[in-house]
Amino acid sequence: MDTKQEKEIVEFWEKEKIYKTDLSNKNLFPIDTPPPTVSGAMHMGHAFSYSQQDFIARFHKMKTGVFYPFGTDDNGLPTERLVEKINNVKSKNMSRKEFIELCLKTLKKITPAFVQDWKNLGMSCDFEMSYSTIDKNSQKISQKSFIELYKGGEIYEKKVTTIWCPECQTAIAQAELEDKKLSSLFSTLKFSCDGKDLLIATTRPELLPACVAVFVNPDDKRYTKLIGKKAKVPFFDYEVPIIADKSAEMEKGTGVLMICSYGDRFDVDAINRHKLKPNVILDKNGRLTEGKYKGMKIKEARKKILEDFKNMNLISEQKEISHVVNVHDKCGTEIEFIPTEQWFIKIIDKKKIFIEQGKKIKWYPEFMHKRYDNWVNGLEWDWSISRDRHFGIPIPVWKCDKCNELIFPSEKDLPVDPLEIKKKCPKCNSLAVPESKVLDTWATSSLTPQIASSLVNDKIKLPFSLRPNAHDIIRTWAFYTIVKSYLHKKQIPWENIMISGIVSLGGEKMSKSKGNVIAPQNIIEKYGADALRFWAAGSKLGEDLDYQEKDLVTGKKVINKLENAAKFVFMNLENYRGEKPKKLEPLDELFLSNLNEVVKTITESFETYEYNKARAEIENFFWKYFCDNYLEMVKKRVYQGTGEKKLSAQYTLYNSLLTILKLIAPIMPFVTEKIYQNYFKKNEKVKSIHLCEWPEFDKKKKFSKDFDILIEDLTIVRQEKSEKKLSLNSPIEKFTTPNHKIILSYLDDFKSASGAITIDLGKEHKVNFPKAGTEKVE
RNA sequence: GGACCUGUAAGCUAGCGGUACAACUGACUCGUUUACACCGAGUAUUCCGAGGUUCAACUCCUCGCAGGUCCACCA
Repeated sequence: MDTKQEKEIVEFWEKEKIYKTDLSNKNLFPIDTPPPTVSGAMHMGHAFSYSQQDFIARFHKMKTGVFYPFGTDDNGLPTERLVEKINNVKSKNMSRKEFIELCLKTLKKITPAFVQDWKNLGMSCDFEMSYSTIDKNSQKISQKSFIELYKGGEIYEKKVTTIWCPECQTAIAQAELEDKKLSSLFSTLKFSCDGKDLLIATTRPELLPACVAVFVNPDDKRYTKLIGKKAKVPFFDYEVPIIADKSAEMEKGTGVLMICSYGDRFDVDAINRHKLKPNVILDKNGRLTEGKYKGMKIKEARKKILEDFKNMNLISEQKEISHVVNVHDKCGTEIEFIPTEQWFIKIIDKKKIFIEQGKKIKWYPEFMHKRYDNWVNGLEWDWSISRDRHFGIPIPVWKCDKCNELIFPSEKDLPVDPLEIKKKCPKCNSLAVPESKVLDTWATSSLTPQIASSLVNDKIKLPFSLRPNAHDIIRTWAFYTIVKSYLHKKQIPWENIMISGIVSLGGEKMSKSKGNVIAPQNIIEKYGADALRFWAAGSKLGEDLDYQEKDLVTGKKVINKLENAAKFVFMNLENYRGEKPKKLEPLDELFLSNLNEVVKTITESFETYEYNKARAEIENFFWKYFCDNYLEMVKKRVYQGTGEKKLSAQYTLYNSLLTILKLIAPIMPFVTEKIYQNYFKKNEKVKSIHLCEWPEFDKKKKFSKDFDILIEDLTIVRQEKSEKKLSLNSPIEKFTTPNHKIILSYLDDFKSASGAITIDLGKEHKVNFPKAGTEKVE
């Protein structure tokens, strides 16, 4: 099995439409596949988590059938940047419509190569059933969602002070924030009160002209006398009130806190709480709008003002501190707080409901549910869904300046770009102003179940059976999807959610920014996708896995063993055409009953998302039971045997190998397909192993532990031989065992594998070699 | 600071209230059979620490130590 063969199999699947959705099947298991962002290529984390979801998908495909589409997320900043780069354009210089058209065109060109990685990994999605979050259909669904929610009173527009990214020049959501450790200058400035110095420490001196108040802790004896008085802002020369507020921590800085509009989120709260009048001095580009430093960018102004203060001796102390600031996760820029008009979806009033909705979903693993609860409980703001970006799905609304009327397009006209269409106000007939903002990308990707079901004319309804979700986007993708599903349909979007862990390298998360990434494409090239998938099945769902290249060897060995076992089996099945003997030999019966138990265990494991258990179980059964012991015991019977006894072995070999292949097919789709095509297809009618039905557990079959006893005794024989440094096929004169009675039931096969001539009953195991037996036997 | 997760052989991971047959990789010692040296057999080493519950704890509880993830902290 090599990479070339894997690629041929991918082509075979595609050509034969093995993964085509069968809509006539009423029991489909619908999966809300995560759409990866088209930028760069598939990384190890993808390979890991998509493999894991594919194990489950393939299992359900064989069991009942799946609805398993594939999408790409092309609606955010990464796509915008990529398209700009590829076409060497600036979106700002184009109309939004033009740019989106260019995106669609570019994506059409680059998406196939991008998606190929997922195909090469062996994903069993129906790739003909695919969407992009920026395509016309997604735009339509997203805009429709906006209109519906607005009309239902769940969306409002408001001028509020929100998180603003001066680099991307857009409002962003709480969920898009990231922490970044920075070192800053912590300067103690000389304010004054009653002619005396009042020292205040800050890292943001450029906001001094926006200072609206000074807080001291009411319990802080140093400053109680000052409460109610005015503090004079140095250099800018104006006065602000000194207010008692518990939020001022006595130990921090000088214990005096300056409140600016707006230095951080805390300032926003403080100003609202004390009904202070803000004086905003930052514009949307992050430049100062007033005074001596007008037009300067924040950092530039900060530097300049500190220089000036130094010269005027207004700084009493200065030190470097290391502190953590919020940055925009897309660009790493420190965020600001600026009052702007934005659209919001009401979520704060429904926190309890969302917790309830979360409880209705089964979380795998269970503890991930707590992360969801944690996030919902910690929410402080409504979901800001508008972005002041050029690229994205337009907010479908026009506003009449005169009568404040909002005008929405009718559903049949969707998708629309308001900037491209002139609308008149139905009340006053004056020209309405088109909304220029676009929707947050999550406002669209939170609709993936609806987008997916639209691909089949809504024949697949919510809730879906499964959402595979990365752990770090529980707070965004999972949460927002639950929100939208509730707001639109008052229901949960899916019954189950499975959450994968992360891939680490030497204990650290593999990530581009840390530079410790390993390309899965190279691993597939070297070891094959099956080996990579086998590796990904090696840890529990939700657990992190430390990557080591040598672990790929394990999977590679299993692939090899499977191929060799198949080769051996079919070497002895030359004239076998699937016939069943009248009566099975006891050993064959016994082995099949053991296999039946394995079918049960593995089925249950996949049903509960414990693919790792399934992997361990099937690997162990195949290797230890089938290869090392069953094959060893029946070898001579198929080589030299005749008639019914031989036929019984052939029947058992054929059927147990086929069952084993099916059980391992969800994890290793390539090698199982190859073996199936090479050996089984001519007898079985089904054209791919992945279209075969999942093996059924037969309740009537009696399970017996005898096989374990046979293994136990064989092991003792082997141990003895090993200790005596004899070859494993050397004969034994007499084997004494307490399991005498059981062995007798399978006598010939046991003798064949052990080399024993007679079997005796005895309290303890004993192996008697022929007289010359201490020597090596010719 | 809060929430959650993790701590098992040299390494990566399972597992379970009743001796870890621990599995796999690696090491070492043997063997090699009409599928397989990407093979077979064997050997060695072990449940982070301290308490508690229990007849019995690697497993449950508490505390501690260490690592991780997400959130908060941003004067």
